Amino acid sequence: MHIGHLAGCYLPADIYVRYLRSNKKDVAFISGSDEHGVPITISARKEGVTPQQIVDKYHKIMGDAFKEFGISFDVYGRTSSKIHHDTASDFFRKLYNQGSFEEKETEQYFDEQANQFLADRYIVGTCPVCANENAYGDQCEKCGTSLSPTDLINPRSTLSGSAPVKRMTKNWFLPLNKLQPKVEQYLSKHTDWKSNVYGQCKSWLESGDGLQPRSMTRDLDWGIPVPVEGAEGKVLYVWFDAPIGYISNTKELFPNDWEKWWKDEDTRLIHFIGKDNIVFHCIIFPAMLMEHGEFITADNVPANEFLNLEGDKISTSRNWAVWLHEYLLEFKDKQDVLRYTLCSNAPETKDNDFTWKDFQMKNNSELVAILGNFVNRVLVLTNKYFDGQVPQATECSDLKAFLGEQKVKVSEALEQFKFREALAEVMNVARHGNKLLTEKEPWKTIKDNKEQTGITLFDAVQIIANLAVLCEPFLPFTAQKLHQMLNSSQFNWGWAEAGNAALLPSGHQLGEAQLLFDKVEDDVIEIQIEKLNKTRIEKPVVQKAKAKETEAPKATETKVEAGETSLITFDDFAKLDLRLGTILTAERVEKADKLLKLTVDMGYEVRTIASGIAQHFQPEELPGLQVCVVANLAPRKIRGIESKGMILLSEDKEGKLHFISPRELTDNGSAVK
RNA sequence: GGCGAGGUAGCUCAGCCGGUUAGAGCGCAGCACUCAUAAUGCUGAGGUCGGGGAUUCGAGCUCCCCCCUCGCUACCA
Repeated sequence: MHIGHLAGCYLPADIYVRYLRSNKKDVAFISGSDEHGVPITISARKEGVTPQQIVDKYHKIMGDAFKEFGISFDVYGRTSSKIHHDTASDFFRKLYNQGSFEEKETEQYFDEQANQFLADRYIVGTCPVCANENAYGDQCEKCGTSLSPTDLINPRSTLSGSAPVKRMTKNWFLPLNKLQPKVEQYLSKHTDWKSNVYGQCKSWLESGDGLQPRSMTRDLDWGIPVPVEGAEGKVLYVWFDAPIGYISNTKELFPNDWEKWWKDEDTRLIHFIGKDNIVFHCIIFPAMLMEHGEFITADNVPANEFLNLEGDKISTSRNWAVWLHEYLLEFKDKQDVLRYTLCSNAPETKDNDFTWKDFQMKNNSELVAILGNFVNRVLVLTNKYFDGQVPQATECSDLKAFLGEQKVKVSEALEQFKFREALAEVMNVARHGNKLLTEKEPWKTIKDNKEQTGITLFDAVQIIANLAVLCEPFLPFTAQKLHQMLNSSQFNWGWAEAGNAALLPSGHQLGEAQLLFDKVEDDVIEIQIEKLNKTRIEKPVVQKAKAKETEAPKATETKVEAGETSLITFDDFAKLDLRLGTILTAERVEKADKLLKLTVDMGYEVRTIASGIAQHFQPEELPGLQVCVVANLAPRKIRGIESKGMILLSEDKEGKLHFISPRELTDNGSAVK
């Protein structure tokens, strides 16, 4: 769990829920651990424990971190629970029985020694780009290149070390192509969704051939067994079972009346997620729910974009992250500072950057200087002049109007999921307080007009009382401190009380003053930056790295070829017909970034070859070059071009390509042996 | 290449159906104040709104072309 997770979904969700609770709305805040991802089984193997032990450990760690940061789930369940297994199985069975699925056979990599199918992550081999010998089937961790298992040189199974072979297997697919009209209709009712979310969905629906059938089962041994006959050794696709977890966890929370949360048209279901989950929450899960028929679908999915860290993508595997459990140790009792920073800089409309310098700035010049300082000024003055009692005065109508306006602004922003704006309006209340003090100068009026001083401080105290209510969704720990300082916990104020400029009665004894926030000094920030720089040196952060770090495994429907053994016989080699040829012409291929269409003089004929080198060479520089060609490669149609043969090139460490050419020009068509 | 989301002051972002001198917070500069964690308040400097063209009486906002960032996707035999 790192700051990206918090900023992306848990924090906004918590703020929204706390706001609703403060408004006395009937709300349930449901979440849980998704425990069936393939990475879990890999960690388990690495550590020599069972997947269950791994998820037990992380479920506890994550649950604790959430609690520490004040993420106020009503239930934090887990997908390894019995209730979830039952719920997800029932869900699958219903779809299965009513014929919602299509049965399909596909080829998957299989480990004959371990006797099981392999997820991409279970296949390692040599990276074709950087020669790292331990690249995974979905990504090379060293250079960041995104791969598919077939890209690997000498692929081998991490289970047994043997070379995997392809094998046919049966799985059940959700025909999303057929459900597309339903999904489109669903989306058409929600054109008010955030543009990044709505646009993303349209992109899925409209690009290419639209939605494709997706397998809802996998050949793995960790997960929920597929509850139908003939499905031994198969489990539910983690993205099938994970969202059903929301239902399971609701059942866990409300064993008796969970249904009203999922089957009542008046219930508003809202998913708070990161942008990597949009397709699952806005398309696949709704499709599943509609196909099932008994459940409501999400009313809104205010997904956030990504949070970067000091200019680079957050990466778990590269340890480029600020971990919540470490933050808690190094910034003790500063949960609200992080909540504030992440909320005021949340990636609401586009990817955003978290920097420690920013964190320090927000703490020092906003939380300390504006909010903390205002509260402290008022408490100090009231203690000094009025023995810590709320002075005699009546409600100020101007102040009441102002507080009322602010309350509306905060409320409206929150209801539109504009958390940054909402928080800024809360801070404006504190700013107003500072202005009040500066203008009324109670430290001056006390000399000859104690009554006026009392009026000023009465108003100032009421502002703090309002702040205690308004900041609670964002800064719950601060709100609690404010209540201690105001000695106001017993009043149990909710949102309804905000906007009242006479919340605390004259004569009310305030509690003890304490500082809300401390300054964060430069050296503290430097330590954090230093810490990150160290990981940058140890594990360089690759700029172009494609972070494939979603919990769920990548879809493994991709057709895969048989793995090769590392040694070949001379006969194998002799099958190759390698020849020299001279490039005559070269031109770009329309609508393809990487392709060049070449004509090559082979001596005995001129042939057309398509080659994926457009990003390395300009077409003009190629004619006249003599190159090595695999002449007897089966022809293949690429982007409408009949390609006959393949040009050989070497690729260096930087990924740069070099032609394999003879030292002296030779006859075209000469054999290479 | 296709689709989607962005590109607005040093930084982080607002800017509704196009309407007069483009806004906020932070940072920066100056002034004021001293109750306060040298905190606060006021004032100010700072932008040819990614570039070019078009429509319009008028465009940050509409249309076309191009560039850059992010995501998905196609292409690599």
